Amino acid sequence: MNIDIILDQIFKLPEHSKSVLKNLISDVEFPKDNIIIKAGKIEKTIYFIKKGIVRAFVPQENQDLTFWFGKEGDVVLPMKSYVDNHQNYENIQLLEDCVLYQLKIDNLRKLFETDINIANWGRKLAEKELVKTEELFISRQFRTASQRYEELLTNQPEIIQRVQLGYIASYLGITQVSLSRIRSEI
Amino acid sequence: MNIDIILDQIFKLPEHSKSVLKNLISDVEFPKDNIIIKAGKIEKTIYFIKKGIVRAFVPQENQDLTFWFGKEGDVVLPMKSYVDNHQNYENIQLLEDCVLYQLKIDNLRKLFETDINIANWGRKLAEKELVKTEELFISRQFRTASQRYEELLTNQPEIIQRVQLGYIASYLGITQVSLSRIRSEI
DNA sequence: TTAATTTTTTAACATTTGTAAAAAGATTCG
DNA sequence: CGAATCTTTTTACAAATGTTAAAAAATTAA
Repeated sequence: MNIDIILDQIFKLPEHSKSVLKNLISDVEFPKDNIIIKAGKIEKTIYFIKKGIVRAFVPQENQDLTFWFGKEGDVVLPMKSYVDNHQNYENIQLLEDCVLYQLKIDNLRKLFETDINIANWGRKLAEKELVKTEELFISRQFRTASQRYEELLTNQPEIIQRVQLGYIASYLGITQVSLSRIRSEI
Repeated sequence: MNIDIILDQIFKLPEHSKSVLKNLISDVEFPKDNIIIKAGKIEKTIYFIKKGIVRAFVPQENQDLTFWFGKEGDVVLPMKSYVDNHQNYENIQLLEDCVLYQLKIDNLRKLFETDINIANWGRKLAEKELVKTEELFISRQFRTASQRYEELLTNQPEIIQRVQLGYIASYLGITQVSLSRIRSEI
C-alpha cells in the first residue's frame, strides 16, 4: 500500500505539508517474527504497513495476550511512547515478512509544533484510532466468543486466513480449545 | 472541578489561546436521569464534567449496555459526532444532578483550523482518550469478571459507591446476578 | 521424503457465568 | 407511616468456557 494513500486516509494535507512529512518517512524491510516494538522500552519510531501483517501482544508469564492485528495500510503506534514518551506495554511482532514505512516520533513532534496542518493530521490520526478502539471495545464487551469470531470472519477475513489460530483465540479472549469448538460448530 | 484544571490536564495552552477557547465554554446544569447525548443523533456539543457522574450506554432491545462512567474532570465526547460528524451509537445519561461545561463542536473545529496551539490541544485530547481506551480494552480482554471488579474497586471506588450495581455489572460485561455472586465471595 | 516440530482438533471433566424466578432489602412518594 | 416501586441477593438449574491430555493434521528442516 502506497504511503500517499495511507497519509491521505488520515487527513488530506496541503502539498507543502505533505512533502515535508514524506521527507521524514523511509522504507524498511524486516523478516517474519521480528519484534519491532518491545514492551518496557520507550520506542522512537512509528510505522505504516506497506506489506505484511503484524500483531500487538502483552507478554505474560503463562502466555502472550494478543490484542491487535495490523495489515496493509494500518498504522503501528507504540501507544504509550507515542503519546506520553513512556515505556509501552506491548510487543509488536511481524507475522509475515514485512515492508514498513518508518517515521521518527521526535521529528513528527517537531512538525506538530510548527505546522498547523500536520498538527491537525496528528489530531485526526489519534481521533481515528480512538473511534476504532472504542468500537472494538464496545463490540467485545457485549458479544459472545462465537459472535466475535463470526464478526472477525466478516470484517477481517484476511486475518483468519493469514494468522494462526492460537493468536486469534487470544485476540478473541478465549482459549484455543474453545475457538476450535466454535469453528467446528459453524 | 475547575475548567482551567480540566483544560490544562489535556495540554497546557498559552494564555491567549486558552482565553479564546474558554470564551466558547459555558456552564450548564441538568438534573439526574437527563440524557444529554442520544444514540442515532449527530450531536453538536461536547462536555466537561464539573460536578456529578454520568454513564455511556448502547441502548439494546433486552437491556442497555453500559461501557463508560464519567466523573468530575472527565470529558464527555459523543465520539462519532465529534470525530466524523456521524450519528453516534451511545446515549449519555446523568446518574446524579450534574454541572457541566459545554463547548460547541463547530466552534472548536474552527479554532483547530486557525490556532496551532488549539489544534495540538485537540490532538492531545484524542491521544489521551486513546491511551485510556486502549488500556481499558486490554485490561478487559484478559481478566476475569472478578478481577475486573476488584480492579474497579481499587481504581475507581467512587463508581461503586455512587452507581447502582446493575450498571456496573453491564460495564463489567456480566449479569447482575453474577456480580452479586462475586461480591459475596470477596 | 522422512523425521521432528508446530499447530489444530477432540475428549472428558471442572469451573464459571447465564437464566429465570423468588425473596430480601432499600427507596420513594402519597 | 405504609404501600408501591426499585434494587440487590439468593437459589436451582442450564449453557458456555476453561483445563489437561492426547490424537490428528500441517508445516518445517534435514
